This record gives sequence, C-alpha cells and structure tokens, in this order.
Amino acid sequence: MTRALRADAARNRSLLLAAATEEFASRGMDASVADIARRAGVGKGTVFRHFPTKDDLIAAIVLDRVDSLAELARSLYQAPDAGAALFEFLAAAAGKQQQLDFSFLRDAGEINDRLASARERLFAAIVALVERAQGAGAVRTDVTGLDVILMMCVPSHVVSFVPGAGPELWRRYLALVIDGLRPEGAHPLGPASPMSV
Amino acid sequence: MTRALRADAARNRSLLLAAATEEFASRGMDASVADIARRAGVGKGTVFRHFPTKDDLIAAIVLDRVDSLAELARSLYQAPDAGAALFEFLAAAAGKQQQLDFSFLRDAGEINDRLASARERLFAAIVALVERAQGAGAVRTDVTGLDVILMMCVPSHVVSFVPGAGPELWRRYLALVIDGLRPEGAHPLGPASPMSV
Amino acid sequence: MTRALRADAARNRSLLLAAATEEFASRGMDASVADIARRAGVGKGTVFRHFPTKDDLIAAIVLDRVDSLAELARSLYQAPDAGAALFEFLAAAAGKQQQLDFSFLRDAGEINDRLASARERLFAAIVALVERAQGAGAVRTDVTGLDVILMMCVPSHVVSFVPGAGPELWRRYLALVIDGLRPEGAHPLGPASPMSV
Amino acid sequence: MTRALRADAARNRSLLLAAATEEFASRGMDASVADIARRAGVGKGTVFRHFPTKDDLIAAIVLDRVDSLAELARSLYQAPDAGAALFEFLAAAAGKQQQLDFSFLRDAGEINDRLASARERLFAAIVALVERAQGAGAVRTDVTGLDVILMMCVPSHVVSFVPGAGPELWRRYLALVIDGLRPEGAHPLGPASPMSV
DNA sequence: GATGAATGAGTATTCATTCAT
DNA sequence: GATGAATGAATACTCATTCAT
Repeated sequence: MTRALRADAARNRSLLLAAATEEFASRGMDASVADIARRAGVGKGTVFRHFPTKDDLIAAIVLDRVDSLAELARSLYQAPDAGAALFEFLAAAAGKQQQLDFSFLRDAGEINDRLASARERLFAAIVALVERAQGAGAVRTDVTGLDVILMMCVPSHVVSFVPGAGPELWRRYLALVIDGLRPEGAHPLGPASPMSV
Repeated sequence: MTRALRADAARNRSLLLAAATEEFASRGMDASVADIARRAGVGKGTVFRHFPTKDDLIAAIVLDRVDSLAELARSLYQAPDAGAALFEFLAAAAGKQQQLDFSFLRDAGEINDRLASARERLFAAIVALVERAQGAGAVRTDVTGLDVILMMCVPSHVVSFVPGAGPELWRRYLALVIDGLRPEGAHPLGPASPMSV
Repeated sequence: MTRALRADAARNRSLLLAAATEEFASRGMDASVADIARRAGVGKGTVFRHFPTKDDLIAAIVLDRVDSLAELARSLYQAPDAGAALFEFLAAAAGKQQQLDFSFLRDAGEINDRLASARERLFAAIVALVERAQGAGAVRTDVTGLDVILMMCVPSHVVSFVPGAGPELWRRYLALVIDGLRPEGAHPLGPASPMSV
Repeated sequence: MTRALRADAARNRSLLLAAATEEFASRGMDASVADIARRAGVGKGTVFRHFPTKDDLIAAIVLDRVDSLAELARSLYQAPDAGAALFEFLAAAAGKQQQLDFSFLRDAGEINDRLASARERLFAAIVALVERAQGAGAVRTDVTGLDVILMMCVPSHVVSFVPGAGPELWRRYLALVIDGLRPEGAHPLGPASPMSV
C-alpha cells in the first residue's frame, strides 16, 4: 500500500510528526505549519510533501495515537485483573495525552475516513475493557464505556492549566477520576449517558 | 476612576459583551472581531473603542464571570450544609462554563492585572468553601482547594466533546467528579497538589 | 442595491480597477494581487475589501467593458448606414481590447451570474448589428453573429505579438478582418458556425 | 556539437516533448512540470536533465514546430500554384496550432538563440511564399509577409474561445482570414505593417 | 462617539528547481 | 543516468488593529 520510504524521507516524516506534536501541544491546534517545519529543521515544502494538508498532518498524529491505544486496549483485555487492566489503560492514555489533547477525536469523522474507523475500533476496545471491569465489580455499573472515554481526557486537560506542572502530575487527577468511577460512594448521575461522540 | 459611561455607550458595552460571549461559545476562541461587532449590531471600530484589544474583550468577559462566581462562593459560605454548599457552587460554575470554557484563567495573569486579582479573590473564596466542606466530612481531606478548582472545569470540557449534547448533560459529569471528591472509597492520589495555577 | 461608496472608497475602487486593468494587460491574467495593490498605491487588504476574490476583480473589469460595449452596440443600431455601424462597433471593441484581451468572456459564466447575463445582452446586441449589416449587403450572409463576435478579438490579439506596436496598429488588422467579412470575394467557409460560446 | 544521446535518453526526450505538448495544450501554458513528468512516465528530475528550465522545454517544443513548418514552407515554394501553396501552408500552420498556441514566438528571442534563428528562417520562408502568391495575383499586394505571419495564428486563437469546438472548426476561421487576404474587395489598411516581430 | 475603510503581518498551499540516493 | 525528496520564493486570502470621515 504505502511504498517503503527512503531512509531520509522516513527520518523527516518522524521528525515532522514529533515536531508537530510538540508544537500543537504547546501552541494549540493552530500552530503554524511554518513553525512546525522550522522546529523539525526542514523546509516548509517538505511538510506538504509528506502531508498534503495541515489536516492530514493532524490526522496522521492522531491516527498513530489512536492505533497504539487500541492495540494496548486489546492486549490488556487478556490481563487477569479486569479493574487493574482498565486503570492501567487509562493511565497510558492520560500519559500520552500530556503531549497532545484528545480534542481532535471530536471531529475525527470529518477529517478522515481512516481515522474515523480507527476511532471506532479504539472505542469498541475500551468499551470491552470497561464492561469487563464492571463485571469484576471494579467500576460502578451506572457509567457507560462512553463516559469512561470522555473522562479519559480529563487528566491532561486539567494539567494543562498548571503552569510548571511536574511530569507526573496527571496521575493525581487520574486517581481522582478513577475514584469517581468506583462503586464505593457512588451517587446517582442524573442525565443519561450520550449515545455517541 | 472609571468614568461614568454615557447611556448609549454603556448599552453598547453590554451588547458587545453578550455578543462576544455567544460568538466565542459557538465559534470557539478565534471568532472574529468583525463577527462579534456584527452580532452586536455595532461597527468594528466600536469594539476597539470599548476594548483596546481582542484580549481585553476576552478579559472583560472572564472578569464578569469570575466576579459573579466569587460573589456566589462568598454567599454560599454562609449556607448551613457545607458539603451541599460546595457542590452547589460547582454546579453553578459548570453551568456557566457551558457557554465559555475556563481556559483563559490559565494565563489570566499575563492578560490583565484586574483580572488576576479577581481570580485571586475567587480562588480564596473557593478554598474556603472546600475547607469548610472537608471539616464537615463531605470532601476527602487529601484534596486541596486548588484540586477542586481544577476539577471544576471538567464537566464543560467533557461535554464539549459530545456533538448533540443536551443542555443538562454536564450534570452527569459533575456528579462523577463530585463522587471522586468524596471521602468514601478514596484511594491515594500520588503526586502532591500543585502550589498554584 | 449597492450602497453609495464613501468618496475615498470610490476613489480606491477606481484606482484598483485601473491598476488591475493595466497589470493584467501587461503581465497577463496571472498578475499578482500584490502587484495590483502596489500599482494602485493601496494595501493588499484593500483589494480584498473591494473584491472578495481575484476572480471578482476580474469579473468587475470585464463587466464594465461588456456593459459599455453593449451600450454602444445598442446605440449604433440606430445609425443610418448599417454596414458602417457594425464596422464602427468593431473598431470600438478592438480599441478597448488593446488594453485587455477578451479572453475572460471565455469562462465568464463560471465566474459570475451577473457577468454571464451582461454577456448575453452584449451578444444579442452584436447579433442584431450583424444581421442588419447583412440585410444592407455590407456583410456576407454565410457568417453568423457569433463568427463576428469571435473575429472581434482578433486585432488586439494579433497586435499583442508586435513588440513596439504603435497605438493604432490594430486598425490594420481590423481592416483585414473586415475585408474577410465582406461579400466581395467570399469563398465557402467549410465547417458550420458554432452554436454558442 | 550535440552529443548523440543514448537510446533510452533519446526515447525519454521524445516522451517528454510529446507529454509536454499534450499537457500544455489541455492545461494551458502553466501546466506543471510534475504533471508533464507523470504523463511522460518519468521522474521529475529527468525533465530537468533534458531541459534545464521549463522555458527550455517550451522552447524545444516550439523549435520542433518552427523547424517543421519552415521545412514545409520551403517545400511548398516549389508547388505549381503559388496561391494554393500559401493557403495550404496556412492550413498546416493553423492545424498544428490547434494543439499549441503560437504565443511563445512572441518572446522567442529572449528565450533561446537557436529558436530565434529558427524563427528567422521560418519567417523568411513564409515571406517568400507570400511574395510568390502576390506575384500570382492570389494575395492582395498591400499586405506584407509579416502580416500574413501574424494572421496565421488567428484560427487557433479564435477556436480556443469555443467550448465544444469540433476538430475542424479552425478551417472556418482560416477561410475567413484568407478571404481577407485576397485582392477582391480589398479596402485600404490604414497603419503601415510593422517592421518586425 | 461611531463607523467602516485601509493596512499589512500572517497562513496554508503550490511549484520550479536543486541535489542526495 | 534516473529518481523523487527537499527547498523556499511566491500567491491568494484573513484578520486584528488603526484612522479618516
């Protein structure tokens, strides 16, 4: 499908993905392509050779992340402790998100078919993890998989408000989120969970 | 200090704040000044007469909100049930944020001195509410006022990911956040709370 | 419909139309908007305030020209000598085109509804002139109005090939074109005239 | 002088000239080098190995055409009927031009010495044809060879304005041009013919 | 005071051309 | 020799901000 890249081209592609990830993380989603190119140490044109559109660049970053999270979710489905498996997954997700907010998932469908279906697969894998954790009594039964997916992006978002945040601060807020998902001390949630994102 | 505004000028100022709030809410933070002016029914120049900078306009909106939340926090400090008081405050905050994310607080200091000190007052009032709620056993004692402040913006953020979200959906995620703040079923939080935002 | 322009704005609009006409004439249709702005002595943004799109600028120029030619064609329809009337019209058209080739008429329809219908009116007026000239025996009867319209752009095109062409050189080639349209010495034309442009 | 090309190189050169001709014909003079390379089935770099510049590629195409027209003009000089010979030549020129407008001749001199002198030879041959046709009474004597050369590009230009033009439509306008060149019904031409193009 | 015209720095994107593989 | 990756100048267009009316 995708031709094997020449060594230098492959290298530039990685540099670009890395640079873009950092730039989006620090400047927000409207970081300029020019800045990304500069950070990657390549010419502006090179960005467009690899990603015909800024949106394609974004999609590529998200796709990477979504695919690797889905991979992880699927492998954790085999873990013996269902509750621990889910929480480990959430930790992995939160850690990754430190670098890049999950916001693009919002309109992933509009951007890219491939991305949209990768998202579906990720969501399905997470839902499975959640349901298994509920079966094991580790997660309250009045939350849905979608609720968990939505709360998954909380730690990185919260931490983004803290100027000199330490690299592990997200763990604190993930812990808080998880405690909210536990059966102990659960109170009624009010409105029903949304059907989809 | 602040000159009394002529009646029409005062009216324009309110129209602008309202228009800007709506526009930011629906188009995001990079809504254009021209659109805001059009929605307010005034010329573009008028926007800049009232707010020398787009950032100043934003700051004015946030200031309004911060001040009214601080007011509320102070009045709830008198309420008999300390836990209910805090939770009611969080509900009010989440409801307001539905229209405009709290993100500007992030760099409030850089934007505007007046805003920065309003923020300090708001934070102090929230910290007081939290400590009283902890004293009443309604909130776990290993969270700080700042933790609560940070979690306060979660519901509106989460809801922003849901396309056709109902107007009350934020209550669901506020409930989840609050359940995480309760003493029941609390697990250790890991990293220490940050000292400031 | 179109608000009355402020004096300075009206001035800029004319400056822009003039500058664009010259620039397009000398650099061809892909003269840059920046150059046009510079030639008009205004900022780049001003071009876009007056003409939202480069194509709109082009359309405005052509519309002016088309409308004034149509006007002329209609008034010449009253002239006593039908042949002379047509030839005078062709001279006027060729003279104007010296500054700007007629090429945009080619895809005028794609550009602009208003322009498309102005073109229709122009063509109708020319066809009327041609038919009257044929009735008077001044033009061979095997050519159509459309043929004449097509040949109308020949003088300016031909002259564009001559580097230091004098300002009246187009008259020489118009004379040649007109001699081809006369009944004397007419030979069969081969393929039928197209139905439309 | 010109090294003999390796067989494959020669082949690529032809492929490129053919591809470029087609691409220019259908996309206009700003067809992209990349598209030309793709159509020829070679890499972009190969284009530049053969033609250091896009302009050189254009010049090469024109040179081919100019040389073959000159060849034709010279051979037609032997034909018994001088008028028919000239008209046949014009038909050949118009037919070729259907694929590629003659416009580059305009600045041929600036582009390329070799092209400039090929053009001189072509013009000389045409002038000879014209003068012979005038001697035979087939062409009016107040036109110069240069006039005829200039009118030669009319048919393809005119036809370019007709959207769904049939492949022979140019013949109609060539007939019109030729009728203008005949002695019958000739009227005075006004300005003198230019000395050069 | 209000208006909207003018401005120009900034943005994504294209494309001829160069050069490492 | 051939390839296609890299480059950066150029282009149309946007928008916060200034200023003449």
